[in-house]
Amino acid sequence: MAEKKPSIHDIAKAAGVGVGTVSRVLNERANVAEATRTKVTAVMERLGYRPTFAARHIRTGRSQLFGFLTDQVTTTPFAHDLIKGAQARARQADRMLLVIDADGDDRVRAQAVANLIERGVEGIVYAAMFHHEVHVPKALHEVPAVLVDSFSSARDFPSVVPDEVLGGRMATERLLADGHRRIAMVTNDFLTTGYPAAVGRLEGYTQALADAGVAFDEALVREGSGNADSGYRWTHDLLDIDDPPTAFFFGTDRMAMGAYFAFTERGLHVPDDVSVVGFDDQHYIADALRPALTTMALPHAAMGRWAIDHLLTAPWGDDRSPPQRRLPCPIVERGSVGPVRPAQGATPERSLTGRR
Amino acid sequence: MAEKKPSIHDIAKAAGVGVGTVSRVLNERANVAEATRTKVTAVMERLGYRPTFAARHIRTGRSQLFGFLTDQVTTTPFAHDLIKGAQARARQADRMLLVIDADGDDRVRAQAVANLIERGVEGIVYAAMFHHEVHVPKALHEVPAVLVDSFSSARDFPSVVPDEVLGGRMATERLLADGHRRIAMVTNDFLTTGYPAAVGRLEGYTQALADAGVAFDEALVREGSGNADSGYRWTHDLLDIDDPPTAFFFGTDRMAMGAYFAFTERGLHVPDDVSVVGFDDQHYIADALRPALTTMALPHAAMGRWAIDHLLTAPWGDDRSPPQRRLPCPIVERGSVGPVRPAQGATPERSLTGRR
DNA sequence: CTGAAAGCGCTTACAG
DNA sequence: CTGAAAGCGCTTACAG
Repeated sequence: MAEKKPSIHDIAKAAGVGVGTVSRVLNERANVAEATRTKVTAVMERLGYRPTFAARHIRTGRSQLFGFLTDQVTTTPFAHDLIKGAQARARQADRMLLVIDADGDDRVRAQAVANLIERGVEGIVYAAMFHHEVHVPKALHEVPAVLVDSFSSARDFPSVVPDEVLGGRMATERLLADGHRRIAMVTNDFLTTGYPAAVGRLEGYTQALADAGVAFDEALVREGSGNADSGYRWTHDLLDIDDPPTAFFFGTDRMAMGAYFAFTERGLHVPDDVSVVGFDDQHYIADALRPALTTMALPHAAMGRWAIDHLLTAPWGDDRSPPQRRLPCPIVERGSVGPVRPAQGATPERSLTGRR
Repeated sequence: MAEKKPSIHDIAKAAGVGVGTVSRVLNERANVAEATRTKVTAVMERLGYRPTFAARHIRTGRSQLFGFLTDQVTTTPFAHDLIKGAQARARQADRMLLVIDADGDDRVRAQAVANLIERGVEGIVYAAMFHHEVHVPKALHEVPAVLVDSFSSARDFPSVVPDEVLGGRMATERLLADGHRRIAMVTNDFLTTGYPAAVGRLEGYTQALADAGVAFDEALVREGSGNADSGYRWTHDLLDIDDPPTAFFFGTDRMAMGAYFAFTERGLHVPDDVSVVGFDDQHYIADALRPALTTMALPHAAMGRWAIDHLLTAPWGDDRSPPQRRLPCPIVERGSVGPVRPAQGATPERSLTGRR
């Protein structure tokens, strides 16, 4: 640890120039003689000079800092992808991220926003951990802000969310493409929650069916709760109906995981006997399943990137209708979807015996 | 967005006092008359005053900022717990975290450290995403730094890691406590990697057995790769040996998950027929399994907290042996461990029939 | 208890 | 192309 960080003055003195000149080479301005630049650069190197951003900030009024605020109670495996995406984009623009985890009540969140503003952030990304409507602290209006994986009822903030409907549609189309017509859908949450992920994915499923000319059959639809247990139970239930599904679309990978256990119990093999598409791309689950699960990826990194990207264009003036952006959920092909079999249902002769 | 942020001068003028006085009330110094304090506070409130940290930083030399550097190639579900723990502790001390994700080569990491220093951070936590030895950028020596979930070969940085040996021991003891004597262990990685998580957990297993007076039987030990497939295969393999295990200790939850599939195929029920303890507490997996998995939690939040806590005590002077701290991995009891059964092996009459 | 002044490390017109 | 000076928003002795 150096005795004392050299300042621009130390460099100026050592190089025999004025501080303004040092500042100019620091900022790579054109109007500096090549010889001077070389000399100053050499001195900076020799003295181990590093600029102090705080001074720059105070002088120019620009902190080159963005705030990243997370409001969540539970840990999700997605949080870090969001931060990674945002951080990567920020770095490209020489910005850095002040990250603050404000789980807790409104007071905590308001305080967090205030802290961020005191730190001089030039924008705040307010990130939810699942797609839902949020009530943001008032102070968020004092600085450019964008909502991620969330939106405000007044739509008074730019917002970026996954395109749930498109995701549901693509998942279903993937199954249709392989000839499936009896496709079950288990929503990732109760529809009464109104959550876009639950309502939207089902809507996409319905649209895809309609486009393909396949009649919607409510006997194939179940309201799940998102967890593995729910997937397990509904799978057994759906397998017991007349003309059972040959394919399943689950609103979460966790439910698909529960389904795999049900299939295993019944000796049904994926994808030979039954095809499955999940949602979320929780790769620790999707990759761990046998066969690995084909699923729809949530665009976390992309949302993080978009948020910073949009912040970079601030200030936006008094635009009364901030963009409400939906990003597609790309399909991640693994091994759980195959062509529909002419003969349907369980195949007893292959089940329960021996190992895979 | 306000026209222009009021400064300490605006407050001083509006309150009819000097800027020094405003500064004093801002910093809650004792030597301010109550009346003055009230007056100034009122004006600050009225004008919506917010201090500018950058100015404070430049004047006092203290940024109240820590850097949080992550080096990782792959996403892990743990990253965010680390950040959360660190951030929570930082907030208690009125510090904030500059988070930067420096996956990539050494140059990227060195640049990241330099950027953090330019921002004036008073310390850096360098966090790996799994327990291993790291080679840190030289510049890290310029500022107080602590290594998380990692260590340097020279042990020249404070370091905090999970106590793998103790974790392995506790997991095994949990199984011993329920009467199990034939306990299989599948390591979470190949021992040739030398990774503490692989070597240490096995060591803990060995110790626990020795303490309990149970002879170590190498027929019960397998080198796994950590993923579900590995757990699935070794489970079938171990179940086929003479005098098969009644309990399994897996070095990862993912392997335990693979094992559950093997058990299901064989009609073995957890924990009635076989007991299981995992490692990592990946709760999206551990909670999703039926029954939910008893496992050892990695102390991510605690490591993050410890790191900031230690940074708060810097500078440390020229201490030649920085602390190398090991934190315990608490057991998370769910439902996968039960008493050993007198009669061992599969119970055909209960297997493969009906649903759970 | 309080005001005026200096100064932290920069950047930015302003002259030359 | 370059130097001297002012000033960003604070804090901190120094006088009183």
